[in-house]
Amino acid sequence: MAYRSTERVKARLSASRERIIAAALEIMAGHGYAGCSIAAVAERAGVATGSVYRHFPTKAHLFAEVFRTASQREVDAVAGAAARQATTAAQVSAVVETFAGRALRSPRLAYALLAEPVDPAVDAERLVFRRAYAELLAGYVAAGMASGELPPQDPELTATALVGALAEAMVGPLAAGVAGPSTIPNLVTVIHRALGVTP
Amino acid sequence: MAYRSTERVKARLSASRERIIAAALEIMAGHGYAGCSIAAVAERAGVATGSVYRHFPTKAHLFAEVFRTASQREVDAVAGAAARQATTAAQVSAVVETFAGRALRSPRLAYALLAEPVDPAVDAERLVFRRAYAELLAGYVAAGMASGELPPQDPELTATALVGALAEAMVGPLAAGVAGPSTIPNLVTVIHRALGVTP
DNA sequence: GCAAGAAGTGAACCATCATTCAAAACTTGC
DNA sequence: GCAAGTTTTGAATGATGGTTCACTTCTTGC
Repeated sequence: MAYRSTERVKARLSASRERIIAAALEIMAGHGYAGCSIAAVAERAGVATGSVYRHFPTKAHLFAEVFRTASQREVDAVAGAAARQATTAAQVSAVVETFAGRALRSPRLAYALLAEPVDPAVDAERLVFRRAYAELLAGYVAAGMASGELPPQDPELTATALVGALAEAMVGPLAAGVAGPSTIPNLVTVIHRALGVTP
Repeated sequence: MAYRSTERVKARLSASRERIIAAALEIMAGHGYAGCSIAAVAERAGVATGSVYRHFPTKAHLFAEVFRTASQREVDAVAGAAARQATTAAQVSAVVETFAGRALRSPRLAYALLAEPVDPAVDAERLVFRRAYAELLAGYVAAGMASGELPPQDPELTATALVGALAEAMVGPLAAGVAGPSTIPNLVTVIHRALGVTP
């Protein structure tokens, strides 16, 4: 037994893995999923194509993780912003503003995460992403109902519908390239009304 | 000049073209876009694979047309149902009920049209489909504002958001396979609130 | 019936990449 | 330095399925 991987090597492996994920994310944010061949990712990460397969069994696995990483970052940002608010109305405003603001600031990435055609196995990860938002929102809706701030409703359904509304409202502008300054406030208003926030 | 295509031949060509589109649609409704190879479509239409290319330059062109056909049918059904109503509230109810009812009755097709991963060129057609719904809704929203039935708002944005809400609310049930009997009425309620329909 | 042209055929072709793998380079403990 | 094992490499492989094309079959006008 003359060799046994040591901490230093493990750290390098792990760093390599991270670089691959980062490279994939960068290419996705720059050229969309379409531009993400394994060869391109490997080159950007500074490794050989074959090395990618030491870390991920298939391309789908790699991109599932890329999606998961990027999505988690988004959800965390939104959840963090919402958590700082006290009322349901303010929490929902924070969700919408954070979600939309970030999407408009990184349109290419947002498009890739929300709507770009991807491998079916990766698409599944997108559902998880959307569900995470829905569950975040559903929590606030349920709390709002409990406190009497919102009328009785099915929190899951409302939350799902709102996630769809948010995503769709972003994809349009992202494709068209422009969103007026009133887009976000108007969206907040619509969504407040949908929830039944008393004005 | 010994040959010049005649009416009879033109009719046969056209019939062939229609059969190809119909076959593609049937396979899509049965097995999703994933199961739609040109070979499978050709076989179902009763022609050779090469013949498909007499009618469509590429697979993407064929399926763009398939999507267009199917989408138009959906939009027409929804528009027809809404047109029979007098108030904005009733028109919007008709849109939601017709859209959702049809989707739940043909879940596989609905999933393919709404959310299944497809070729990017075909995906573009999906945007047209969604935009058609959005424009239909925007018209009713604008009319409702004009009549005072709805509060002031950006009809385009509201309509876009509602299309997203509808689609998202359908994709979950379509994937899971079930939608409770209260899904549609609840969805109508949420959307009425979003629009600001006075109860 | 025949020539000219159009439509139909389907097996072969080919481009694209994800994936593999044999060899090379590197690590480790002694 | 060496043996044993691990990681890296990147060109070759291979699967998929859209697309082509040389050939056959059909249609038309005379």
